[in-house]
Amino acid sequence: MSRTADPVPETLRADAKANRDRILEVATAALAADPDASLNAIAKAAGVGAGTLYRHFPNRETLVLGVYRHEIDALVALAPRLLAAEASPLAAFRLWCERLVQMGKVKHGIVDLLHAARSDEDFEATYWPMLEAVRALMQAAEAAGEIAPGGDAADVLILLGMLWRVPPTEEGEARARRLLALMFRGLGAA
Amino acid sequence: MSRTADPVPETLRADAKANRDRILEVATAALAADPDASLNAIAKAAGVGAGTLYRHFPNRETLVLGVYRHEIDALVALAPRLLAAEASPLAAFRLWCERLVQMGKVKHGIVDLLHAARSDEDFEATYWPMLEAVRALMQAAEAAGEIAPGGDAADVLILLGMLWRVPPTEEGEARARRLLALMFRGLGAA
DNA sequence: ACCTGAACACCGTTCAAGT
DNA sequence: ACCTGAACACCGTTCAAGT
Repeated sequence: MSRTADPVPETLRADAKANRDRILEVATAALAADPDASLNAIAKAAGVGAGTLYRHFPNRETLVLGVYRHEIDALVALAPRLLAAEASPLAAFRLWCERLVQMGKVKHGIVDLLHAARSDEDFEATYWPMLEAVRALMQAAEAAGEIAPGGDAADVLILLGMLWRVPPTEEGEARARRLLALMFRGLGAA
Repeated sequence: MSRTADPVPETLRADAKANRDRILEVATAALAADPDASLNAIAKAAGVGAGTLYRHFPNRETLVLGVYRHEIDALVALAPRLLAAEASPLAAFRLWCERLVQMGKVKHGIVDLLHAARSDEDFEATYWPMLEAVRALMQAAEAAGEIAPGGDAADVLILLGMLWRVPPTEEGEARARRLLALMFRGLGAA
């Protein structure tokens, strides 16, 4: 039951779809440059009225979700592929975590999504698949006796979300590596 | 060399000091109720002009720092006392971390201070002593052979800061305990 | 010295009026 | 149906004018 609720309406009027796409395009660039970019500024840069932006994305979180949707989906899809391709489940697990951390290093926006347990609906819609991906990786590694049993996938996701906070400097990279290693040792990995 | 730079001017005109104290008092309550409370609102509640607040605390961070100064100082002072009183350095280290997490559970404001490596001056002034406290605890535990050598104090501080993000619900408490246990296992504790 | 509070440019959000 | 953009209440921050 991998319920990936799709917040994008099936049918959209042509102009509406064009607006939506342009907003996302502009927002991607704007949020990458400044995670706190104002919604009004994004609307203006996209050449639409403020109301139009709010029609498509009722709040900031929804917009951020829209922007990173593709990347998140790709990450979720990567988990089973790594499990199939890598030599061991633990190797797959490690690789997946590194990918996630790298991704977050560039895009600062998703961090907050991983942090709090918001009960928002379309938050759940992206959080769920991520959680399932981690769960699959952990269960495989656990079954192979490579990590200790009883680990919690949500805990891991919180730890990974935190790694996105480290700055993309050389020192930050080293810190991320150390913390990732600490996490795996904490999970009982060899 | 425990340089605890004191941002509070030595001598202050009586009315200025009274204002400063009342701002801090009001801010403590306001920020506890809502971590995003507006500075204008705090100034008004304290019965001072907006400019007065900005004179004493030029930005939000400085105000937050001022509010939690006492608690942070107490925490820093607690480390050597625990090391002296507890049966083992590791026990002291664990207790100190639990105290810090509990403290953060109530006051959401300090979280961000622990997260990024800002080069702000009065940020350093509070960050440094905290780092030293953790370092002392870790070195003692390391010398006693209770944790693996080579652990990084800043890493630990980041992990602890993250624990403040978990909600103060029953589920959150359980998660904080699990993550703390994971951290100590990751550090090589028995 | 220190304080006040109006003023500035901006924010998120809404909603009548248009097509 | 969808869009526009003026309007609202608010934000952080500044600064002339007061004591």
